[in-house]
Amino acid sequence: MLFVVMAGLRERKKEQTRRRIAEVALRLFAERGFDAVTVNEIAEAAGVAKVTLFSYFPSKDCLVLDGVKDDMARIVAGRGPGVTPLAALRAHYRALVAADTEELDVEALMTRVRVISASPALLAGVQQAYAEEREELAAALAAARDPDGTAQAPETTARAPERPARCPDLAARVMAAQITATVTTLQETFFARLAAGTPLAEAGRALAEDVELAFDLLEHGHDTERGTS
Amino acid sequence: MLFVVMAGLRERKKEQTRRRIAEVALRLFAERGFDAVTVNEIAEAAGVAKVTLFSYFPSKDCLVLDGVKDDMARIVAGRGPGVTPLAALRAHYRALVAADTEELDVEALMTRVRVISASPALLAGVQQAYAEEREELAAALAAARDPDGTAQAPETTARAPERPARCPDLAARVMAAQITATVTTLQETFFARLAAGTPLAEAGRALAEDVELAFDLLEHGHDTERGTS
DNA sequence: AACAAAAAGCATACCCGGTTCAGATCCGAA
DNA sequence: TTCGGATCTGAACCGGGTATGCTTTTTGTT
Repeated sequence: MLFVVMAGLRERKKEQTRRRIAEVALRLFAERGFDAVTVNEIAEAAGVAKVTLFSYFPSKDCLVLDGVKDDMARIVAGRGPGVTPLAALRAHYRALVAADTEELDVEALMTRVRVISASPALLAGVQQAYAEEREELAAALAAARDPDGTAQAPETTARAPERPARCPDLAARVMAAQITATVTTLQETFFARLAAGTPLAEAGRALAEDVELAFDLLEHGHDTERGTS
Repeated sequence: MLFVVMAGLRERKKEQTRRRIAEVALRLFAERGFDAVTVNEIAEAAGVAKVTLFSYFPSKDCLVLDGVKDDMARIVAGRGPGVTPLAALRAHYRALVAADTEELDVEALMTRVRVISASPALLAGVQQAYAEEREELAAALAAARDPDGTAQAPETTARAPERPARCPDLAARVMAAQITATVTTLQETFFARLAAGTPLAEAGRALAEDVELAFDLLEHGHDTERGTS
């Protein structure tokens, strides 16, 4: 009963098998397209049974869309004192854009981007991931403006029938929706540029500009924007 | 070759069959849940073959999610001169909220809302519809600030290498994303209230408030919002 | 070293949404 | 009445995903 970190031969093999499945799948998808490859083929090519594959990945989508969600909720929850959620997010994405891209496996990333953007099913899956992230962010924002859940103390405000249970904080949900919509649009634009052949460095530079533009829109609103004519 | 509206016995039967299928499906879903009803059952209960059902509705989802998308792009495209897209949308939703709800089949609507909000699959479908609408709105917004495609006239601004080929108009896409995110959040909140048992009139009143709050956030940004502490 | 429990993998059969295909049926016009 | 095209239909099929019951491997213990 030792509390060693225990690389455990078992868990190492699991990790390794998982990686092998994902790599094989990505290669096949890149060759022939997501919809033209069956999970049976993937399982066979990875030397594993179909049921085993599904024990590693809950669905075919997840073979590709495994780590697409970045965790905005955590960034909001873990921000410093006195800094607004929006400022924390802006700082985070600024830093992310400025980070060195040397350590990334750019080739694999681009392959993933190409595979995803070529498949309606996967694009739908991405939208789904975005929606999930939006809900998490909404919860984090609600918690941010309500430090310790006053939600379970309705007696103190029971005498306020004019504001009947402001549901789960509409303002927080709208903010979350606008923020995730903005960030995901930035991501999509960035990946679209990459998929279209723009070199990474240039796409990164463009992204840096876009981050500022997008967060300015979030902070200051659209009232300075011209419609037309 | 008459251009009469042509009630045509045939087309009438088609319409009628379509309605019957949708009604039967909704009833079964309401009774036992979306996932617990198979399309075979629906087809049998509606007195029709499975393949016929799929000739009317392209997927099981569509039996419920048929007219969920309202057409923001059309509202933007058809707005009066001198009015911004955002103002047009705000006016539209104000009017929609203020409209009399007498003519609606409230009972059927509520059933639909309950069925949808009880099924993850259908909720995902709703997200998908939102995503589609967002893309349409993005195109409409881009067209709005670029009345007749100036895309093929870069000569006038050719001396501005600092802004290289602003891709497919990022600002329009961010605006579209923020606007659809806002409106869909309003819809979700409204339906959540209804599903939770709030009477229609009261939910309508709350929605009217929410519309103003949400569009204010869109117009003026989040910079006046407090984070916490 | 031997062993039993737990964990992982496997083959198979099954369910369900969705499609394909070759007819059967029905409507509407000539 | 008859013909052509649209519509409907049963039945087989495909692919993603699950349930079941069994073998193999890892691991901690005696």
